[in-house]
Amino acid sequence: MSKAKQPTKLDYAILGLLKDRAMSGYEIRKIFETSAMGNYSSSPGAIYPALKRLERLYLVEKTTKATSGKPGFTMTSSGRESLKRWLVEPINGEEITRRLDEILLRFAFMDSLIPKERQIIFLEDFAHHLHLILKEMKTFYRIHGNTLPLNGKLAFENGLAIHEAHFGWAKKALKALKSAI
Amino acid sequence: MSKAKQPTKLDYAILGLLKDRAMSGYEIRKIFETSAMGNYSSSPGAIYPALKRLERLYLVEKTTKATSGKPGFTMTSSGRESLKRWLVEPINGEEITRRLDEILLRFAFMDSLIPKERQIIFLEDFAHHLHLILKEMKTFYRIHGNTLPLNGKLAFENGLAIHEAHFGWAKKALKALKSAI
DNA sequence: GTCGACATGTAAATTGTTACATGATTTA
DNA sequence: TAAATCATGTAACAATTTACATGTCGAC
Repeated sequence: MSKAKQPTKLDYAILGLLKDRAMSGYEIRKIFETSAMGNYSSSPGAIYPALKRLERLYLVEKTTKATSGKPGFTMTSSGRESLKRWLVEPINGEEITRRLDEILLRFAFMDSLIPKERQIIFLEDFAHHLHLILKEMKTFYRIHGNTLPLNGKLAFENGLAIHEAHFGWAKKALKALKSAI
Repeated sequence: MSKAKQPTKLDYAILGLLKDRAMSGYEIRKIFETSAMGNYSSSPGAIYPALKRLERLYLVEKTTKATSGKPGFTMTSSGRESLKRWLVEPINGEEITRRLDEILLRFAFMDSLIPKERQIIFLEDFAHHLHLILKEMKTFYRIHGNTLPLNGKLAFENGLAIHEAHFGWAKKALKALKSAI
């Protein structure tokens, strides 16, 4: 009886990278190292064990020199399904306050995998949650803003500005998506 | 020969909470749970061991009912020094792309501990790094923007918008700090 | 022929997650 | 008095960091 474990966030991030083409462990590491791509680790001690996990779950396969040009990892069809399920998982408020970057990564990976209509629902949901959070934050700010020490107040204003920026982006992205259908 | 370990980020976040008043482990947990405060864990399995670490490093002390009203943890003077050193650690570009929230947390904790002049240097440094990153991103966008798939392009635009928002905030915060000297 | 980048991996120690256990105190 | 919240902790497990080991390949 093997326990059917869930892939980790890092596992999904790797899976997302493999959605279009095969990649070697080293190539994956370099991408995590150079591009922002969330805050996932690029250390060999994280990537190589993660690839082993994904192999054990039959979500990726190692391709040898024989099968294709260079050896590397490919996503299996069950890997693709698993990734798609992760991509469309409903957004909750907690995820927005704590793991905003994960939401953006999910959106970035959606393009060829999730129908545009579904992507629009995702973004609308994102915008909706942001709207609620912004309302709460503004109420808090109106009531307690002036009792905070200067740095606390400024840090809070930063939070407000960032959430506003996300909200503005979401509206713009929705327009772009809708006109691309 | 005991190894002189460094406190973890979570340790510093806890230390920062204790800068003004004593708090119990439970109280600390609730703050991490409810306020955004970076993305630090509020689980008992993280907080209580962290407090033990901080005690072992002589950075916090447990106060009993006898010494003060309620039992809880206080920062020692060596804890205060350690916190201050962390607060003013130089910012590097890597920290901005990967741990922006930590920079904001450091700024929020600075108020009563770090002289305003030093805080201004910190923010100017922050703005400077953001400026460089924004320049790079815009160059990349000009050259490669149209070759990206739609979602990739939009996700990149999100990154641009967020960094712009931070930059704008930093300039505003600088003004507020300067006029508060 | 050496230096740096490519490429993959492992081991130990540390940290954090999940789930449980325990008991006090408050509130409906 | 039952339920919820306060309050502290531990144990098993999972994951990551840090540091090391090893070997290839191209450039200079």
